Amino acid sequence: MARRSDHSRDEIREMALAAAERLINAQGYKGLSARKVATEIGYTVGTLYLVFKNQEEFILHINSRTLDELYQAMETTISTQQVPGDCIKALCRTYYDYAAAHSKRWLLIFEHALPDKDALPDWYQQRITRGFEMLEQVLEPIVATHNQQQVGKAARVLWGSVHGITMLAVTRKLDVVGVDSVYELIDSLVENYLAGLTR
Amino acid sequence: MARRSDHSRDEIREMALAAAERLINAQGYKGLSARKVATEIGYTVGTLYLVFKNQEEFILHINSRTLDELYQAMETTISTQQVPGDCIKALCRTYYDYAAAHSKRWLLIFEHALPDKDALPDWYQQRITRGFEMLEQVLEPIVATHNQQQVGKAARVLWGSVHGITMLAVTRKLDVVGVDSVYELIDSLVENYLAGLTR
DNA sequence: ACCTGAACACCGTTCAAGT
DNA sequence: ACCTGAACACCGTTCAAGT
Repeated sequence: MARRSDHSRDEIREMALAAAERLINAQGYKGLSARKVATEIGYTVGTLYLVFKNQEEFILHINSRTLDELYQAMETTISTQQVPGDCIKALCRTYYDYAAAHSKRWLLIFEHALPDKDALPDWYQQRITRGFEMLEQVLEPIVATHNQQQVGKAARVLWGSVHGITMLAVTRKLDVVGVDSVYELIDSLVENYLAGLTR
Repeated sequence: MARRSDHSRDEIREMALAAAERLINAQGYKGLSARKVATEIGYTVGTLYLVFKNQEEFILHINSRTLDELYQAMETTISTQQVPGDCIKALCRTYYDYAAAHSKRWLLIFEHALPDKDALPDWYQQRITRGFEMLEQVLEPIVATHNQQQVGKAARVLWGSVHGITMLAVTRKLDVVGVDSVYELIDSLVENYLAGLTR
């Protein structure tokens, strides 16, 4: 063995990420291990460390792809909405829908708080910022003020809130049953928060 | 060795939990391992499996103690508040304050979604319910309706929302800096949501 | 140059054997 | 009866050695 060049560096990365996603979908993040991924793609563990720095960087790339999918789902929602007033509600439901449909991978994004001092890499941070910007754009015509500070604040409150309701719902800590109940909570949040904001 | 009886079963449990909390506070949940805990308390790994079923049950007990501490902090906040209108806001800030002050242990509560079918044990579920009940009691005099369904819904929305904002703030995903900024977000949520609810 | 294979230092969990 | 010590089946990570 050794020296195969069956695949380019990028192909190996892609294969590894795809295999990891299958493993996580099937068994949650505990089902993920470098050795399992290596076996799945027909290489040795060592090879993974040739294309990824370590497990943390590997997971960061998995999460990045999940964020891209989520972002796309939300873009689709925005583009198919006509009434701007309904747009935020639809967007928040999409967030929950995506999280519920891909719970294992969605949870992985939040399951590993990074070591204290390590800042997130820029390319990753940008994927978070991008989400805020989308929400701000949708909020702008709705909130009374055009003050960017106020819009930014409203976006953070809304995203954080929907995120929290979604998180507790997905991990079954809300004591509610069924999708409709979660929709009710999200709708209640959006309606009343915006009503208060534009009062 | 073998057969020491230096400590009762309960004493060993207590020592193990205390040691685990120290390890988590110091190095996060990755710093926690059965072997480290055993070494810290002067016993062998095997002994831990005499007093806890497995790691999952062990962590459940750690989390249970964290929830108790959080609950106590919130009780204290309630009992020192006079104006009922300010109570909810103070309560929500206490939630964030506790999470920020004991972030490693607080995060552990949410870091491990349990295996799909495993329901949480009753004694643990009750610690969650207890939190809802506290919030409902404080909400009751404020929201317009006394309809228990509506109060329960408002409690879930508020808890989920504050939880989400807190989570994103603690894991530094909110793009804000300083405690005051987080307070602003929480206050904005509570004020506007309640304003909408009582409109 | 590319990849392997084996090593190192760790894990969770079990259980025969010692006192 | 209580606890140990060693085993088993896994980990993440590294790196000399093979082709």
